[in-house]
Amino acid sequence: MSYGPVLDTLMSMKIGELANTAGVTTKTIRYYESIGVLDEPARSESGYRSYGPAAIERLDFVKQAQSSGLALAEIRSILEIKDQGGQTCEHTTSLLRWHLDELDAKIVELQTARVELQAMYKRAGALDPAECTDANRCQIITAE
Amino acid sequence: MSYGPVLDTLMSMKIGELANTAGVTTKTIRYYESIGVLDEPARSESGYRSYGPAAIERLDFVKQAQSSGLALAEIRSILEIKDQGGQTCEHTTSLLRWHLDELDAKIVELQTARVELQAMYKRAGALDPAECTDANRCQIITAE
DNA sequence: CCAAAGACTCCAGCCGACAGCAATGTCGTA
DNA sequence: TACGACATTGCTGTCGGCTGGAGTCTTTGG
Repeated sequence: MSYGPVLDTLMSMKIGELANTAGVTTKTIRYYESIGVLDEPARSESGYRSYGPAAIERLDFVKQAQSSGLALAEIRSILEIKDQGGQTCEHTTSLLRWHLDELDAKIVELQTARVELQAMYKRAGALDPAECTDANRCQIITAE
Repeated sequence: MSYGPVLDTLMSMKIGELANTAGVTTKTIRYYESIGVLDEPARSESGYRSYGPAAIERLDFVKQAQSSGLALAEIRSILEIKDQGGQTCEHTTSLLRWHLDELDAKIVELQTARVELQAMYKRAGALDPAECTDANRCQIITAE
């Protein structure tokens, strides 16, 4: 992972450069660090965070996992296993299985809601506005 | 809507009874009132909220609309039109149309995430744990 | 007649993933 | 050497839909 002292220095980035490269904000990076998704980086003499190329990969990983619907806490728990050199992927797979089930449940939920909503919408198109009188029940939403 | 003074008194409820009947908490009722989803009810001499049967229907309506995925702010805007005796359902239909589109977008998003996640999961089953070495990339999530 | 239950108001906190702002320090360039 | 751009920490605010608690008053039952 190391490229030697010279290259390490050459390739080290401050937080802004990392942010630009990875396509996030510096706020995000500090936030990730605060919740343990990113490790605390080395610091320059003046206290600036100093990142190597690995940080870009790590952020890419986080973004990809996030876009797959994983929460930051879940991502962190995966990375913790990795960082401890965990030999098995059991944790990750069970996490994925669990999340897959969660996702399926949510999709079903939304599809059910969609059916409801679609029914409302169709009723709305067929309704006579003059019948829209009850202050507490909306004919569109509440079927007769 | 009125049942006469006697029945009105007989059928009036305090907040706890309404909450039990409608299957929500008193906290929720006060919250709904605070954000304008429920009107401010009449008060007893001692300042207790006093509800008629219409409040139950209103809460049922809110629950049903909610279960269809409408946010409280949207529900409120529908009810506002109703309360003002709005003659058209245009607002409601456009709201529904908009929400339907939102819902569709979300479903697509989740399904896309599901495909990603499913791919990860399959990779996880096929992987040799011994290859799980890179501290920053998880082979399960990041395809080679 | 007194205690418990329930009602009142108002303020705080929670979850998630940041964004915004303040006050201060440091670096690169002209 | 001065200026602006960037860095630091720390605190608050956002959205949605509530929930919890403190402190006080009213109603109800034994």
